[in-house]
Amino acid sequence: MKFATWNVNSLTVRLPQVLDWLAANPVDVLALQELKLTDDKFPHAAFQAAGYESVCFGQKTYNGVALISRAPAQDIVRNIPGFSDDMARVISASFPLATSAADGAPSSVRIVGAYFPNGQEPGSDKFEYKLAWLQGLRAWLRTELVTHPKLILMGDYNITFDDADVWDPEGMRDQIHCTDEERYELGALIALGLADAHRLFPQAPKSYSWWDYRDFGFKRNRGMRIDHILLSQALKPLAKACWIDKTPRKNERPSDHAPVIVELA
DNA sequence: ATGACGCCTAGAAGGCGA
Repeated sequence: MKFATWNVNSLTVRLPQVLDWLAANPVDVLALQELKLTDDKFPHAAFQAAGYESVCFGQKTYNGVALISRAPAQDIVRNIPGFSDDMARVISASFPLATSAADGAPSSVRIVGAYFPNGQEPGSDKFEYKLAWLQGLRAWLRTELVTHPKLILMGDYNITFDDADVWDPEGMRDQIHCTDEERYELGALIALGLADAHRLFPQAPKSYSWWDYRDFGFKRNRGMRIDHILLSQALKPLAKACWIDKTPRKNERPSDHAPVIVELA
């Protein structure tokens, strides 16, 4: 089975590219971020015609997330229960897992698709909101992992793990996406028993998931790895591969992010 | 670097992203 995440930076603009990508990469679940459209504008029919179900949590202008899937989503939850938020950043649902349990009983996987706050600048109000949001996410996930031991948290985290995720570590030191406070929170998610799928496997050096539109960022590979797929303990043994697909970043009018894919046995 | 690009709401130019 394959699961993927992609910040599309406007689904209105990127829909043809998403459909093309799904045709070439038939994943079981694709989490989308930064739809930048309201629920009434979501192109359910276009995904249906391509053979995919879809559930969304939209918002005008900013944010907005969705789960595109072969099987229908079950037990859909929007945003973080227990954390009050005006923004549409999280959508969760359960999907059938092909790998059955030891007793042969049907099993499911819990998918949490998330668009983490950007934070703008350390010390700003938006940065404080980002830290509060991260704490809210962690408090909720702690119990969510008990209810759903087979869980994937994937999306645009807007946080790098360490210098290996940054094209210019010195220039980005203590800058947004690279501060100790953000990395502490990311580490705290790992401490819940989640594993970074990317680093379970050998990866090319300077593997990034985002490149600035400006100054030929992609061509010069001046990027950061800020889109992540985290696997719960119960799923980690099933992981077979994880990769970043840079192909759509080469399109005309691309998203600034590339999709990340994990394959499970 | 008050920059570079792209998308959004606007109905011009500014907010925001990362």
